[in-house]
Amino acid sequence: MPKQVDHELQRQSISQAALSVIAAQGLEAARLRDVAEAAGVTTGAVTHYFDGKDAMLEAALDEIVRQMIAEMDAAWDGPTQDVGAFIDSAAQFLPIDAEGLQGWRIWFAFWGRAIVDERLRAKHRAYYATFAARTDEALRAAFPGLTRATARSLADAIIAAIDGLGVRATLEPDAWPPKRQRAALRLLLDPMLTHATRGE
Amino acid sequence: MPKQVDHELQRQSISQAALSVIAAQGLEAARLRDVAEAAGVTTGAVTHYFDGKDAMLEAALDEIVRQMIAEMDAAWDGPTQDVGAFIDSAAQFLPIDAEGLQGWRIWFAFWGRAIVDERLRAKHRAYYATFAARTDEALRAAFPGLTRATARSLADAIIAAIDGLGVRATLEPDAWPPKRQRAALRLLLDPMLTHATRGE
Amino acid sequence: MPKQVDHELQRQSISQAALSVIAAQGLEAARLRDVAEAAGVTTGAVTHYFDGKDAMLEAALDEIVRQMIAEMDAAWDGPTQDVGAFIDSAAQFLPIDAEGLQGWRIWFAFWGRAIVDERLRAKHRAYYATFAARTDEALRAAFPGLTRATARSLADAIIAAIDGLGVRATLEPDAWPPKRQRAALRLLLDPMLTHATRGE
Amino acid sequence: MPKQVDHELQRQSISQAALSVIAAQGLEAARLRDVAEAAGVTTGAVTHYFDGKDAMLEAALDEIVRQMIAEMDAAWDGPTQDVGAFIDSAAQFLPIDAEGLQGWRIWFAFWGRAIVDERLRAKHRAYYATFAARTDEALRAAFPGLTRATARSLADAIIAAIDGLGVRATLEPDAWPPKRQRAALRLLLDPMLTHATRGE
DNA sequence: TATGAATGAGCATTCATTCAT
DNA sequence: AATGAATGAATGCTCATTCAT
Repeated sequence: MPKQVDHELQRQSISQAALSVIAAQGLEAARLRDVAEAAGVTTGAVTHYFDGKDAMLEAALDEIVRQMIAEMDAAWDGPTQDVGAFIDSAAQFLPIDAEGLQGWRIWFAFWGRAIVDERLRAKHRAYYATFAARTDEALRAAFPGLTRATARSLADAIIAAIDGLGVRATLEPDAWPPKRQRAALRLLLDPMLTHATRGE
Repeated sequence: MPKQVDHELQRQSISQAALSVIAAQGLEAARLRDVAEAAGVTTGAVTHYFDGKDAMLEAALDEIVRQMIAEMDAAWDGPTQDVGAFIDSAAQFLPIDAEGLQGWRIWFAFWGRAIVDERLRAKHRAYYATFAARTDEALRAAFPGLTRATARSLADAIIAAIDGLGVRATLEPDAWPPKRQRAALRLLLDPMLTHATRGE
Repeated sequence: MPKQVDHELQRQSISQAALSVIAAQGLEAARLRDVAEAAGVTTGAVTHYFDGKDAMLEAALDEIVRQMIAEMDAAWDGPTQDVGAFIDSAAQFLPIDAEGLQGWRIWFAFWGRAIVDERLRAKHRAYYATFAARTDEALRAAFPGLTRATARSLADAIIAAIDGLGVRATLEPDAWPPKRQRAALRLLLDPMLTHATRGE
Repeated sequence: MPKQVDHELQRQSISQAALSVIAAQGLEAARLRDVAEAAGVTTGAVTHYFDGKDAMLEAALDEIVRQMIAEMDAAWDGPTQDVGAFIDSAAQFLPIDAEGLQGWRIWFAFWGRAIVDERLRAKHRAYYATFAARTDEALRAAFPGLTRATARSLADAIIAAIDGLGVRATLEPDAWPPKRQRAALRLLLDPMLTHATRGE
């Protein structure tokens, strides 16, 4: 009988290994061999589970997004009835700890490639749509008075604020400790959300 | 006497060619040959003016930043006595036209590499310091009542807002026409700046 | 299971191919492709077994020395109780046949590089130490009355005589047929050895 | 009027520069630019005076040989009526000082190339013929009783002894100080010359 | 006479991919 | 299912050579 192997588990294991390599060496320096070695398999095994390198990288991107969305769901789970609490929840998406920073580094690496890769760009579109939808839901849950249009615009703005600060904090991690990131996020979002929810 | 050649001009010409190639194909797909061809010279000439490919790419990054700072100086040059006008000026940094979008694509490509390249990271730090200083000056010129600390924090927040929206608009250019970008920027910055300058 | 390959055997096969190429074209004209072709593999296979070109060349040097030492052991194996027989044995190291000439040509090629390559120089030192030790042993076996110091000096002198004649015969193979080489070796070594062993 | 330049002087100056570069970096690492820089001119000037790189290297070889022959003439000039004095004169050709060592390093470098370069091999043949003739003359001047045939054979043997020790001392300069070189040369040549000149 | 900018063929090297086992 | 030996196309880089000035 052939060895019983859980295909999906192996794929996920290799994807995770790819993420480690990308975070450590960057996307273009990530060689198939490095990923295979990190996963404890050979290059042949990687090409066995993925249809080439690009497919493997896409799977790695899917994996990191899966993790990001899971974190997002957990973050929006808490009580966010007021503006301050809402912003505190949003701040969890910033690169405020080692794990978060690693996620951002990987996310970053894919941006550069998405510019010239239509498949990746499509994935990014889909992921941002998910992010926006989740944020929109959270907003309307926290501030029931918001109109659909306003909530949608606010969601985009919140995502932009997080991305913009994330960029800066990822490029200059030493100069942007969690405290500074949170303060900057509050400075941006507090007036906007306060103003938007004033009428309630 | 040999042919008289302006070294700096040739370097700039090749750097500019590199920028075109990077915008078109991405950073890692930019081959020395492509750049040479785009510049109308041979690969030998490129290595004659730059100490290898990495040095050439760095020069290209320097060039794009030089252009960005020049645009920035021009943008902040106009009258920005009120919040609305100030935001309109800031909106010029967004990828609202073809040229701007190309700049963002290039800027993007370097982010991914800066993560694992200390030299590039240092350059980014320096460039963000310049951006922040310029924005800070513009803020204090437009709103003299701002304290130094407030102006500095606001500058960081403004840069983050621009970066965050720029990321989104560069990844999804079709979904983010200039109008939507400007609206999102206003939504983020207007409450913040209005609140910060209220006391004046 | 992958194809079973004897690493060491493959390395030796490629090293041997490298030696052929070096003998035919010289050291600096020996391209990786030529070696690969001579070994019946591709350049990729060569870099698979050796860590670059220099490592391959070093392995080739090791291989030729291995062969030289094996020949040396065989040469000193015969009966060498008198000066004439001893010199006849030593003469076997001269480029007196096609195989020997090829070995000298290769040995030559590495001398020129050893001058500026510390690794190669170290290898040469080690090899000459081996040659000297082997010759020293053979001397004391043939002429038991020799003191250690005398035997060591004689060994150096014998090696120098062989090297000096080898140089000449390798550069001017047509003018130095085996007979002339042997005569010159005898002219040099016979008086020295006769004088050194006279007291016995 | 054009600048007056002594062609032959410039050629010699560049050849000398080439020798310095070869001694320092080896023959194959000697680039045209290095030689030009060492001579204080540009690459264009080098190709102006020599018909390409190989021609320049040949000129450098001619130059070193010219110097070697001049030294040889000076060495054989002294009184060499007895065997000891003759060997002392011969010892001057060994790499016993910095200048001599540099000459040997260069001489070495050309050996490796001469193997596969017919032009260089022809030059070597001619040079060795000159060396042999000079040594032959010196022998017959010092020991008038020698027959022509004997003197010629002894000259070859002497040259071989010098070459063999020169090889060793050039490859292992630290282990072969002048004293050791001279002792080895005496060990080889004294019995041979004493025996050959006994009948007088 | 001399410059040095520019060429472009040639090189080692890298690495995703293939496939016999 | 998994190995890893071998491939070979692609790339950056070197450097002798050319030539307009």
